[in-house]
Amino acid sequence: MIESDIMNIYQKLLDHFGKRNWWPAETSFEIMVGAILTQQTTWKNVERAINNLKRENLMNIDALAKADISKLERTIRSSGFFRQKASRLKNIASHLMSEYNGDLNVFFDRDTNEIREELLALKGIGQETADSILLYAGGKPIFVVDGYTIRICERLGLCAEKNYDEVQKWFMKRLPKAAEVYGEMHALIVELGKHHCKAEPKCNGCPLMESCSFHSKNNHQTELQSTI
DNA sequence: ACCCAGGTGGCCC
DNA sequence: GGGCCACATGGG
Repeated sequence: MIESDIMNIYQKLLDHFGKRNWWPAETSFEIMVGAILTQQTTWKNVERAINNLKRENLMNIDALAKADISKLERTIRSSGFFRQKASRLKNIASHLMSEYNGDLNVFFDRDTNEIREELLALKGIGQETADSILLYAGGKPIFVVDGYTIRICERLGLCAEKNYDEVQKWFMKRLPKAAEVYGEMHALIVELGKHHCKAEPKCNGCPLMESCSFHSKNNHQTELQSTI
């Protein structure tokens, strides 16, 4: 781990992958829905579910709050854990309807931490999902930590702590405090993770190969260099 | 036939 | 606070 300067890493990832421009969606509510659907699920499967919801005219707060649960389950089936996710989505939509009359501008126009606590109190919204919603749907400057982030921290020797809060603080202390940067960084980390930082590392072409501990520590036997 | 994905909640200690 | 398990589809 030679290059541990975070902005250096950020720039390398940006050069390699290009701007990600996350989160892809037509509305902020679609981002909230996607954040639930993508839990422990590939985006490909989520896209199918999102398209189904749009086709069934369920991609809006009011309709989702009223949706028939069986129909909702069938509609999002491809995203996995569909029974849990259906009831949680419906519950979240109902909450937004009853408390904010379905107006997300009102919902987001408050202190970030207050919104975060409220999100965390809803079933199906944990820390990562709450922060994804705050950042990408609400435009709040808060850094999203996911499984890849923790793993990358280990392999690059960045943040020593492994719990969510500490890793989040680590990044927020070092990155410019801007939603734009936080969003791009998280998206780049996910991109890096998908290609090079799975449990079983795939080294070829990793833009951060030089910095990765797998490289220096021969956790790899092959002659191939490792990666992150 | 495995293993895993842009996690979460419930339970246990 | 951490460790383990169920939750479920679809792709490699």
